[in-house]
Formats: sequence, structure tokens, C-alpha cells
Amino acid sequence: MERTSSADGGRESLVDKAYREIRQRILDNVYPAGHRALEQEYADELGLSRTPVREALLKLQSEGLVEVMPRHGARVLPVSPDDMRDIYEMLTAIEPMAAELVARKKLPAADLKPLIDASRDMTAALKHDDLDAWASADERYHRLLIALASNRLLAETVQGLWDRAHRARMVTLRLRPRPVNSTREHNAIVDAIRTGDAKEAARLYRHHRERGSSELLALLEKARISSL
Amino acid sequence: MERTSSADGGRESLVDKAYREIRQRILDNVYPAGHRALEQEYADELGLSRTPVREALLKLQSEGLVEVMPRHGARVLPVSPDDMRDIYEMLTAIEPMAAELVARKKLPAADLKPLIDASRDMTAALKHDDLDAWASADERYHRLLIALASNRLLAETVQGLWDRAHRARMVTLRLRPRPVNSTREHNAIVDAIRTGDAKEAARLYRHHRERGSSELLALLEKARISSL
DNA sequence: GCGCACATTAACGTATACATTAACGCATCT
DNA sequence: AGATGCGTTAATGTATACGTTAATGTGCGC
Repeated sequence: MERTSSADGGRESLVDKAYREIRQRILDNVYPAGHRALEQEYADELGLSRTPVREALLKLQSEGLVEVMPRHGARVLPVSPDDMRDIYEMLTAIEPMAAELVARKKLPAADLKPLIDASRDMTAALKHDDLDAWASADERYHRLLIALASNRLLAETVQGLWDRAHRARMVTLRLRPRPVNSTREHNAIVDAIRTGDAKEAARLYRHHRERGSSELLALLEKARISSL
Repeated sequence: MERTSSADGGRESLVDKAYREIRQRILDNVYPAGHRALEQEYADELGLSRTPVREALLKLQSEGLVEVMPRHGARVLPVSPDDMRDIYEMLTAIEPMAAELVARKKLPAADLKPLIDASRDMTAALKHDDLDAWASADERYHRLLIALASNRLLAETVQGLWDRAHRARMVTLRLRPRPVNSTREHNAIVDAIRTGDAKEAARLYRHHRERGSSELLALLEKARISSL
């Protein structure tokens, strides 16, 4: 048991380290779908003992990113189109509710500023054909909106769903036509929130999700992608 | 390490045993809200070592039933009215979506039979003033409906939410007027599903949840219940 | 009496040891 | 060849050992 070495005040347990590290590698496709390794192998790669690695893997399993298969190691879960459908059904249910809750709060304009900024960044990214920046701003927009709903449970659930879908989004990002509609829809949602029209905000968000969902699923099908 | 003793074929790990046992004690209020104990104390009570108990507690924490507070043991999380609001906001978003998905599937009547049976059982339980039986049939109705949506993610999420709200429901069950509307609403939902009217099924379910939610929250407030 | 430096303790986080048992290879049998 | 049984191996599940450190108590200066 060693200190993380140098000067740090950030108390991070080795479990946290293992969790953060493995999760990141999964999201970045360093450990691609289907990647399999034994507890000891992950431990060796991270320079830890099995104990914290095991706890991290269990947590990742509870979040749906890996599956621990006794005696066969822990496997990065592939995400099939069916899985994506399930995930988007959940997001289609939850995110509009978040928009609705935010709209009901009649927040001062200043609180909505970051949302508007994120939208602007998306537009700018599109202009420069920078899809990564676009995706990043898109993610920020949604995360900000979710946070404004003041429901930690909801925020955590949505974040977990986004994590699961992350790799698929990254792939389809470059297979699809430039996402010009998304930005406009985002702005419309902010407008509905600003005017406190909760039902409209929910309706627009739902429409946004349903369109995004069907486009994504159609792409996966067309590209004959059976799992990611 | 000992075999669970006598003859069993049921492969249950000690982690599973600890998880199942502690969860049940929380739901049954054997470990009431705020109950606190050290890892070693739970281990002693269950006759296990710290390792499986610790893993079980982490799982329960990820489900929102306990909080592990380093050096202060693991505490059964009280559920405040605010928490209940969060939980019901989630259920209000997700369950109507489930009803909608089921309705779209135009299932044969036989598949809806268990739902109708559960409704009938609720009515019967009310006649006999058996609130426990009513609650149990109610829970069965909702679980059946959720299962029919064929979305494992959704089913698991809802189940987790029900778990968190379980104790509060048990308490308010006896503080509130007899739930005569619920049964009628359940039947209406089944009717909408049967006729394949997805939007109507969602609308009715949402209304059902919103009414239940506001009744529950009002009760908690009136009874000055700050946590359960 | 009150507050702070320091010693003590005990709970946890992590590492390691160990028993169990599924998976695998190999020899045998059909 | 293919199936079956058996011994071996290795990955896990669990227990235990151990270092760290937050919490608590103690004594001293005021």
C-alpha cells in the first residue's frame, strides 16, 4: 500500500483509481467490446492487487459496462442494437421529464446561460466540421439540462445510460449526416424552458430523442452493426 | 468456508447470501432507517467474514439502500419526502413509457390475463380489508406490467425504485383512505393496453402515478414524517 | 474549567493466503 | 472418430493479515 506518490490532497482510493481507469479505457475503446481479462490481469496492468480491482469490476458490472464471468474473467459488454433500443427507450422516458421539471422551475435566464452556450458551441463545432467538439458540446448540453432538474437519482441514471451508449454514439457520429437538426431542436427546448412551458419542453425533448433514436438505430441496421 | 450445510443444489455465493439477507432486513424494517453497524458487525450477525459482507454492502449502496460511511459503518438510508419526490418523478417518467411499449405490442389477451388477475386480487383484498394483500397484489400488477415491456434495463430500474420506496409505502398504506381509485385506474390501463391505445395507456398510467405520488407526499407532510 | 499536542485505538482499505471447484487435457472405452 | 471419466490446473470466492489513519481519549499549559 503506497501513497499515490507525489503531492496530492485528492484522497482517491485504489478502488476509485481502478474504477476510473477501467471505465475510461472502456469508453475510449482501449478495452473494446468483448475485451476479456482475468481479475489478476487487470490488477497487473494497473499495478494493484486483486481486491480493489475486483470491487471496481463489480461496480462496472452494476452499471452495465462489463460482465464478470466467473472463471472466464470480466468482459467488456458489447452493446447490441437491441440494447441501444432499450437504452433509448429509457432516455426517451426520462430526459423529457427532466426538461419538464426544469421548465416548471422558471429559472432566471442566468441559470440557462450555460445551456445556451453549449448550443452555441455545437453550432460553432459544426461550422468547423469538428465532430468531436460537437459531440462534446452535445453531451455538455444534456448534462447541464439534467443537472438543472435537481433530481440526483435522475441525473445519475441518465449518466449511466449515456455511458452505455457512448461508444455507439462515437461510431455513428461519423456514419451519419451532419447533425444540423439537433442544434435547432436544442434551442427550441431552451426556449420552452425559458417561457416555462413545461409540457412543450417535454414534447420537444421527446421528439428530439425519438428522432435521434430512430436515426441511430437505422444507421446501426444499415451498417449491419450487430454490436459495439 | 463451509458448505451452507445440508443438501442444497442452489449455488448461492456468500455475497449473494449477505446481499439477500441484509436487503430483506432493510425492506422488512428489521434494520430500520438510520440503523448503523460496522462491516464486522454485519459479518458476525450473518456468520461470515468481512469480505462478502463488504461486497454486499457496496451493492446495496449502489442501489441506494445503504450508505457506507468509512469508520462509521454502513447506515440504512432514511428516505425523506424529498427523496420520495425524486423517486416518484422517476417512476412517473418510466412506468407510463412501459405501459406505452406494452400497448404497442398488441399482445394476445392471454398475456394480459395475469394483469387482470392482479387487479381482481386487489379488489378482493380491499373487500376483506386486507391491506397487506392489497399492497402485494398492487406490486404484482406493476411488476407484471413492467415485465411485459421487454426492456430489462427498464424493469431493473423500476424495481430498484420500488425497493427504495418500499418502507414509505408500507407506512402510508395505513395512514391513507382505502385505495379504491387505484384498482379502477389499473383496469382502465389494462383496457387501453388491450385496445392497443399506447398514448392513452401512457396518459392513464402517468395520471395514476401523479395522483399516487401527490397523495403519498401530502400524507408524509401531514404526518410530519421527515424520514422513513 | 478550556483548548490543544500527542498517544492510543480501532475500522477500514488493501494485500495476501487458502480452499474450492469449473474447465481442460488426456487416456480409455465404444 | 467420438464419447466418457478422471486427474490436473488455475481462477475465483472467501478468509485473514496488516498498514494507515481518522476518531477518541489524555495530559498539559493556560
